[in-house]
Amino acid sequence: LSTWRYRSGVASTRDRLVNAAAELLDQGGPAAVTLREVGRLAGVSHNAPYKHFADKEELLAAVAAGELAQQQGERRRHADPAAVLRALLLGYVRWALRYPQRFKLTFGTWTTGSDELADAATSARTALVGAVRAAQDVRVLPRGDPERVTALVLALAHGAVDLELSGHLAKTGKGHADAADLVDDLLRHLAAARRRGA
Amino acid sequence: LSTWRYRSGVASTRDRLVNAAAELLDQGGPAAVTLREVGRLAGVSHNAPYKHFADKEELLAAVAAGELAQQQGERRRHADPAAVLRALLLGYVRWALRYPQRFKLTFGTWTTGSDELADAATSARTALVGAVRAAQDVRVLPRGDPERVTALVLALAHGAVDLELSGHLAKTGKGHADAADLVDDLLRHLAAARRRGA
DNA sequence: ACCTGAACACCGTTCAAGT
DNA sequence: ACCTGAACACCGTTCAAGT
Repeated sequence: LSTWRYRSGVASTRDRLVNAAAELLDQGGPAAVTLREVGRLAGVSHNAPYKHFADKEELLAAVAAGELAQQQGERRRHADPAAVLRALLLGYVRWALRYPQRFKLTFGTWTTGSDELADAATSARTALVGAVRAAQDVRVLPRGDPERVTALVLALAHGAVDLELSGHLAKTGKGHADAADLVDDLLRHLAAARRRGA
Repeated sequence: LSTWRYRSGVASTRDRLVNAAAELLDQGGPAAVTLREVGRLAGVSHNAPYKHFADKEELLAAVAAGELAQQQGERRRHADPAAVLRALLLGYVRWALRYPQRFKLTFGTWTTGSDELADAATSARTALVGAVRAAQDVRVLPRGDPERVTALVLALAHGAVDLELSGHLAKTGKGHADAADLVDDLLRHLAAARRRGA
């Protein structure tokens, strides 16, 4: 499990390398993640990473996969399907705003065909599809293919966070809305549209 | 005007540097934009850029500002406000999918306090706000602060494009929807919700 | 005012060698 | 199996100097 690396007292070199990379990423962005500094933080030489990862990109992919896997455990128990969906989306928003660098890394473009990363991504969305389907059943979301409606709400949460992080969301006046506000706006509009079918 | 640099036969060194940077960005991503290669493409030495830009980031900011300025001229004349809004959003999607690297650069996080870039960004959104207001007037969009509704539709278009570019949009099955599909889905849902107020 | 060429400190990656 | 240290080719940036 990915979270193991935070709990155990003895961490493997590989885990220490991944943790060091994530810390450097948080502190100084992608430019701060140099293999030399990663090695220093992990207590090994600057090219020890090459014994665990093919190259720097594969190390970063391991960081991203860990983030996706952790995202998974955030599920809660609500009686109300609408509240479940809202909690999932707002959890996504909160995570992205709190760890912007990990968010940008995780949802960036990957040339690495890492299976670990792809699997983590699809299984992360599966939970969201389930919540969308349940919300459709109680008619707080419009009809239609659940995967497609999931893509809609995920795209909005993702875009809202990205715009807020890059400062492209109006911060002033009464038009002000942060990413969490926009998620609520969308859910409200979708609930209002629910009975009209297409 | 920013597009001048494409039309004139005699281009200043500054313009040639910006064009060279944009071309390298398209071809090989941010990593391919080295000042040495930029200089070579522009026919100057590898540190001539420092006479026109404070550093590499300011050169990239000039590329981004040029993209935003060009985005501006895409306005069309439609009788139908809904068609105007849709054309603006789909134009944004088309541009982003065609020039993914410029899109990522332009909407990335800027530490540079470049006024040129900030002004271009706000004036680009002003056109969108106008289209949203017109669509609200003919009741194809819900009521509410136009800037906030603009943020909603922009966030969706932005997020849908970003997810499609990073391969996080389901490509298979009947749940398949690309970024343009999601824009249409949102506009349809918002039109259906129009009469319910909040 | 604009440009050049050498130089500096840094980086990712490779390789021979060690245990 | 895992790690080290030297080395290579590259990068952004600075600086003294040229016109």
